[in-house]
Amino acid sequence: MSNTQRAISELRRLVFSGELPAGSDHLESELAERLGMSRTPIREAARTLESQGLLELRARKGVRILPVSLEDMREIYDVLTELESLAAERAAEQHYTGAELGELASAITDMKAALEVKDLEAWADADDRFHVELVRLGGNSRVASITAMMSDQVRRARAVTLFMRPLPVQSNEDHQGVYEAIAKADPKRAHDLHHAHRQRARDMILDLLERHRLRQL
Amino acid sequence: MSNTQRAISELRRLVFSGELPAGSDHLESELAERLGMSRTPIREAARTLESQGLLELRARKGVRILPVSLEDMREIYDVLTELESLAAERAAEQHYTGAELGELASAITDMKAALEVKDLEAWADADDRFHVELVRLGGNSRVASITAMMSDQVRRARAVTLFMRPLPVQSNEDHQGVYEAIAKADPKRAHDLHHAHRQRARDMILDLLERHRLRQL
DNA sequence: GTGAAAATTAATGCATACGCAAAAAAATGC
DNA sequence: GCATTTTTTTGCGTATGCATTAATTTTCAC
Repeated sequence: MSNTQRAISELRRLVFSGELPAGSDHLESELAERLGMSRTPIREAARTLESQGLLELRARKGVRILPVSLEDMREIYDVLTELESLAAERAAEQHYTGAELGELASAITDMKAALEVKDLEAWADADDRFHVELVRLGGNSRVASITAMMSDQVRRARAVTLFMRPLPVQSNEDHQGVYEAIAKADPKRAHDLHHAHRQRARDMILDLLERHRLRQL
Repeated sequence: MSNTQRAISELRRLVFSGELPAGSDHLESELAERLGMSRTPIREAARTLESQGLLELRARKGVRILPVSLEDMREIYDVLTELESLAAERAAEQHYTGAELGELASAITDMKAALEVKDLEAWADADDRFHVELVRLGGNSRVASITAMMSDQVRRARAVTLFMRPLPVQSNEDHQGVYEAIAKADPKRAHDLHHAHRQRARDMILDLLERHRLRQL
């Protein structure tokens, strides 16, 4: 694995874990030393992550970890809503067999189990798996990579809202409905159910952040 | 302007003009010499363009200009359909004044004029302006940059299909309808009209390419 | 003491050099 | 003549150094 690759995944990890907090600036040379390599692979990695919307390269100021504003969240959830709903619709058009929907079903099972023991981290992980698998089943690689990018951008926010929100009971019912619509090969229903699901989640989270005056993450 | 910036716009131009044809490979050192700079800014530019889906960096093979397959076109038009329809919907929610919709109206006027004198290049330019302005009015910067990226990826294909397709009379009517729905602040109608418009264009182009056995561009 | 101008510092942008791994070419054995 | 091994070549990945330029500090005039 190349140093540039390592720099990409390492920097991602540092951003997601909060070791490089939103809004902070870091010199290329600092990061290079921190990751034990020269500036070159750091610069290449930074350019990649910049185009993925995680950070920004500013001349003489180093790389800035991009904060996510309320407005950003609105934009991102809107994109996620549309593209994932498209994926659900397309998935339902494929007439997948039960076996092919196994991963989706297992993600739902895990969410239910996590919810019963109130393990929110485990629930969030399974929720992630559900959404990743859904867009995979949708069969559009561009939808998959765009939604992955958008999810990355709000990953920090989720860590905050996860413990502020009510137990995601409604979410679980939504997922079940989307799954059944896909299994029954009902594209319109799959689309509309997922659309409503994402819209609800969006409104709930934006409302939550607004009420807690968290305008930046 | 930095050499990296120049490399980005120059490489884009070379790709769009066909001077670097789809599927061709080019050594970093060749491109560096061609653009009169060292490999470093070429590599940085290539990484940026890679994340925009225009080319691919392959070890020891240089950069490969990515061809666009029929399947790619399907994916791209699907994404464009959903995100632009969202933009139309959101634009209609803003209650824009006539003045604020001026650029959109002017794009439509230009398309009509171009159509009457059968100037397809001028029509395509105005059509571009319409779609760019539409997503701008939608107010979601991520939708704007994603649709711009997707449009870039099919730009080569459009040059081919433009002169194969029937005169875009239907398209012009569609645009008019979307414009009116936005002016009348009817989000659902704006969404549905634009969705149908894009879907029609998609089916027409895919059909055209398939009948002409153009499976790669 | 204040403001402008000059000097200094510092970090990027880029050119360049080199090692290494992979591909191509050549040599060798059968 | 073909396959296999060895040699050579080639091009990328990365480190390094320097020039450029923006930011900062210092100096100096008023």
